[in-house]
Amino acid sequence: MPLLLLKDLPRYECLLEAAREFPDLDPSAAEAFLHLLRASDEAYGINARNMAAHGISAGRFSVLMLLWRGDQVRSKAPAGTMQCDCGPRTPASLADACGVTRATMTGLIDTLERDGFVKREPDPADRRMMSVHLTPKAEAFLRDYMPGHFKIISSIMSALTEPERKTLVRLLVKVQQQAATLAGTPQAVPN
Amino acid sequence: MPLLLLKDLPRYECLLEAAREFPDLDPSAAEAFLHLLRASDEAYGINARNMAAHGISAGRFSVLMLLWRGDQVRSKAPAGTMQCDCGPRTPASLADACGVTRATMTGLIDTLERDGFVKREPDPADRRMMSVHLTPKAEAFLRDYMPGHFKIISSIMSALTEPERKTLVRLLVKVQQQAATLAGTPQAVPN
DNA sequence: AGCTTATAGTTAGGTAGCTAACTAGTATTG
DNA sequence: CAATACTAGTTAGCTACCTAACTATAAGCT
Repeated sequence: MPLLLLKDLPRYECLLEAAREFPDLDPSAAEAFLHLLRASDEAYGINARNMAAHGISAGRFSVLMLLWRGDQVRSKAPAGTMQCDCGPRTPASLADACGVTRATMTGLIDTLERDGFVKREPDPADRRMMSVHLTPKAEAFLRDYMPGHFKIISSIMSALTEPERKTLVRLLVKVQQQAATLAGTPQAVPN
Repeated sequence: MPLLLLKDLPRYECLLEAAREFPDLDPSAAEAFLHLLRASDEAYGINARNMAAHGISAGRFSVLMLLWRGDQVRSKAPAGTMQCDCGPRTPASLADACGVTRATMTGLIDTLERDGFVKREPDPADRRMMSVHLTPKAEAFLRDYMPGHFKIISSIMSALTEPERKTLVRLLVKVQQQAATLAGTPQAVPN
């Protein structure tokens, strides 16, 4: 939960007033921006508290999901068709998929390994590399955890009807793409 | 920038497929949720990088804004009408307004004071209390920083038309209120 | 008054991010 | 084939958040 946010957002009239002093302030843009961050923060917080109650964090959850997805793809693939890459396994590729640095991933894997969720194994081919694997404990945890996780997300989004969700996604994609462009990292079009 | 997010969001078909395994997974809810966090994260990131380039963080910015707003209210108030509270001044009230703990606020004020943006002064009436004040350096900084800040926000939100912004805000308010209800802290209706 | 309770601020110790720098191993190349 | 450059992972040190515990002060209650 990254609180850059004031607990009470400024009211729209205050934005209008402030815009008199700062011509660069676009009240409707600022309003939308603040509400975006506020809503996201609130939704994120619900989830983060649930994760914390189960002893994991967002970063740890991401790693577990990536490894799990890879395992599932692997177990479903027909025998003999395994030369595809089945999701990230090394710290560097996990870091890349999670959007964190390798250093951060080292820390995440450290605590995940300490808590018995993953195991590091050296790569026989390249002695610089490690391979990270889920333990049975982690698989059991995920199988137990995910239903509640999905219930929470559904419950947050129950505020919106199906068409409202589509509209929201459409608007959010626009904002995200514009932001990605500004960040100088034009992402592939999502969905 | 709180990266709980995978860099590539799962495509909608993957959500549909996963929903077969997990009946609690509502694909459109998950899609909206992920896009909300992703868009917010991207927008937040633009801003955070700009702040970092100016040597401040989101938390520090919040504190500066709160103190500044208080100062402005104070300087505009007609003489003799100053018994109102003019915004938070003590670490505890700043912490409350920012939505962080007092301990966190101590840390923020520590570094702000170290960098010459604020000064702590003991309260003469209650010797437990401190009063935090902006320095002229901070005021100069804010006057210089804010126009660029507003420009960035406008530029992110330039992806949306005026009516789209209103729609986005309306949907986000619904989500935020629902989340706040789930968090057990039903907030006052914003705006 | 004197004990208890509450409050303001800080401190200590934890997690999760970051950057920068280091080690060890692999690749490239003159 | 030796010097160089790159890569994988880790380490160290930073910020910002958290909770829990501590100190000092103030307030409330017999």
